[in-house]
Amino acid sequence: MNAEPPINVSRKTGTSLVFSAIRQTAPVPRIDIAKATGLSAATVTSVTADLIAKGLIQEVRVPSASGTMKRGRPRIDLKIRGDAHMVVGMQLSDKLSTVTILDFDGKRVADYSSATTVLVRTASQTVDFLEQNIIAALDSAGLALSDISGIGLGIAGFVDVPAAHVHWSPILAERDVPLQQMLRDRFNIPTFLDNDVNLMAIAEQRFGLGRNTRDFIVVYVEQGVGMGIVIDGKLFRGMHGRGAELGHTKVHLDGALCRCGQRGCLEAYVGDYALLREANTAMDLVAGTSAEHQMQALLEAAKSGDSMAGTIIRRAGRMFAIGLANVVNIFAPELIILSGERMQYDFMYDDGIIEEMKKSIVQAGGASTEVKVRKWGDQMWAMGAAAFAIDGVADMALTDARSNAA
Amino acid sequence: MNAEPPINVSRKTGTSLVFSAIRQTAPVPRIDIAKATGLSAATVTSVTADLIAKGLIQEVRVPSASGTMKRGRPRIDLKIRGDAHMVVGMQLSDKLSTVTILDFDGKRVADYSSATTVLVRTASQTVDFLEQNIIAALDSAGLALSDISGIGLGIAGFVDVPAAHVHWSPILAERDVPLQQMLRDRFNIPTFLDNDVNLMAIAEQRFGLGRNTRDFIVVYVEQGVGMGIVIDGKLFRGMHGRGAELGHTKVHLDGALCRCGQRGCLEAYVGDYALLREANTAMDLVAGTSAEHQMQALLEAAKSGDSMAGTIIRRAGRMFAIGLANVVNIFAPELIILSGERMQYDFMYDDGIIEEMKKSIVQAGGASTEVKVRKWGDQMWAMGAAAFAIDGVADMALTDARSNAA
DNA sequence: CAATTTAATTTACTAATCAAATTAAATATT
DNA sequence: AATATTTAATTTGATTAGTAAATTAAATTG
Repeated sequence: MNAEPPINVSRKTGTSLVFSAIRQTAPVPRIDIAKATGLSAATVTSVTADLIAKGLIQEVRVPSASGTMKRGRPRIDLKIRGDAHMVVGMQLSDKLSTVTILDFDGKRVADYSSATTVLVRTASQTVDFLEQNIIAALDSAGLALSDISGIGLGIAGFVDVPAAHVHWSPILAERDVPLQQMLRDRFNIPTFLDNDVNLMAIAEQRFGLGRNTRDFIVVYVEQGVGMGIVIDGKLFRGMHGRGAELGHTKVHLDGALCRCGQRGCLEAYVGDYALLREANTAMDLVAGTSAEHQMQALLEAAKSGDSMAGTIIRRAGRMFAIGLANVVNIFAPELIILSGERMQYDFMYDDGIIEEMKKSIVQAGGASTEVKVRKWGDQMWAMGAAAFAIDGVADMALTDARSNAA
Repeated sequence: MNAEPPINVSRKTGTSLVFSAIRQTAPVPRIDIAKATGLSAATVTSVTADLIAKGLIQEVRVPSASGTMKRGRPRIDLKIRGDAHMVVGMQLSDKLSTVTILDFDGKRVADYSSATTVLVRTASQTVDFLEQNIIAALDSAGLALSDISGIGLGIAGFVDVPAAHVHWSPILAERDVPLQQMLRDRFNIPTFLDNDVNLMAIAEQRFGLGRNTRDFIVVYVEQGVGMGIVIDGKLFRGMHGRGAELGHTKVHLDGALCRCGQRGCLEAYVGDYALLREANTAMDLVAGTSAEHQMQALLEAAKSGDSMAGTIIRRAGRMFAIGLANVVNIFAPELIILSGERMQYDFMYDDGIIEEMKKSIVQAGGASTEVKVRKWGDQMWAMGAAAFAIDGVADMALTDARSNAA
């Protein structure tokens, strides 16, 4: 009952409204910004003048296509000024480290990725490894660390974003690692850390299939099943970043054993290891090769009509449909984005599965949840991390802009 | 790409920040409002003076208990002025119609409830029936319709709140009924309509176990299994009010048949009809009596040690634990509130079930979701509807207050 | 080349908000 | 009892964000 710690200042200033309107809909003329934000044209003029002066946005010197007005003064589109800042986005898994460098407008400046075979690193080894990769990425583009305004990092596991540390990650030796601060200390650059699937959702929101959608969910299937939840345009993470564990929701009482030790988890039916476990029981895959190779063999076998492989894949598909239906029944989002390496195999996430899912959701007529598939591109991981960094840098730039109103 | 319809003006004015701070934490002195909202003390003084002049809040003439300062000028608490407005809250089910009248500060002024045996009514019959009940409630308190500033109504089914109509309800003969507008037309009083479990969540948020909790979920079990989701202090409804269908999430592939026609739905294991279906297969309940009586007989039998009844209840409990665990795995809310008539029977939602649930959630250490039980009180339904009406009336009062700044 | 149309800007004003100084109302100290 | 101290609330004087209305800009139409 005393000393309330958190301050509840959600008062939006016109400047940030305008800036985020431009980020969402650029290129966009001033008049449309006024309509979208509810601000007057006069305010938009003065705020945009300010943002231009600060170098954060710029006019597009090509007649605006929007509105297709025949007469009258032409609209001048505005967009984020890419040159304003550059950010690094990174994702680290037990197989791959990907780094991407984006400008403030989200344009790709450089990419770098390196394979790794190390499964687990200590926090400080991780920082070292990330540093090597950042340096390599910068070098490849002829850039220096001083050119970078922010670093975003996505990592698998439980990340407590407000507390800015990693509770637990499969690729970290320790628990409760203040990784964000460690990176800030190393590079002396603002750093932003989140769970990798959350950042995937941000990538879809900013650059991908989730543009212009306020409520959507990204479901990512590979070794496990992850989920990123965007509600009201904002990422929902749950308490201490422990929500969105779709892979461990139960779809069968006392069902298949999951690597988490529990039974009936969705990922115990659809995760890579679950499929391989079945395949290795009843089929003769190329034993001894890597899990990825075996997965590929299984999927190819199913594709070419092998009936045992078909059975395995089909049951996984049905279970996946149930998991998706549960998501739809709970969230009724406008959109679900399916993502993960396996999405390359059309036949696995095809209309059959969508149909099966539709049979498992509450029927209420009217508009229904749309399902889109992200055919895989590894770079989305790092793109999400970079987008997150852009968000953070933008916030800082706007706050600064307000505090030192020259 | 033209004529964006929705305007995105979420700019919060100081007045509404202060007002909602008072609603959340009243009684509260000005200095704490300043801290909570981030506004300066000067602004709080002028804004509260305005609200007092408009009759929406008042000073509490008892020395504030908060802070327990030994010296200095004493704090003067502020609270919502109950006399400012009165609202009606109603819930309608196939058994009961409950009406409650609250003042602006949430104080109970009158209650009325009437049993009904009519399962389905047309929209206009429904409006007539509601009118009778409102009039009866008003009469019992010596009030007139003209004393009422808002009406809230909760109804089972799919309610599209932005579109202000009922897509489908088990107690309405038609589909897509603009019930809110029909009530407004009848009474000429601002009316607010939502799904009943959503309003239950609002009741818990305003008056109950969810005060001071930004993210929590209400799970309601009776005939079916309903859910109300509060995220970031706001009700989450899903697209067209079709989310939160916990009862029809699947917990077993090809499982028990649900009355929705699908298999493996949670409510096909824990809903009243699911339990009775089993009980009537293997036990000798007092046949021919009402479902409620049979349920009570079943629960009493289990309580007094009947082993068959125990088996039935125990399996339902395990399934319920899985359903709850799925909610925790997806949302990781601070709090889950269990609600419904059955909660009277402690033994049914006891530590055993909570334990079972904890065994089914992802273990990540640290603070975990708290589970609280709402021992039943029918009036919560109507309280939620009334709270929703208070929200609506408050919004209107603040908007008016701003537009006619005398 | 006027008349028209739409976008953007300028101007003059209003309302919201704040920092700093002041006043109010209590307790503590002497 | 008088004075100092402490904390809350208010007043004062300024700044800033925002607006409506008038004006200017840049195009098309006839």
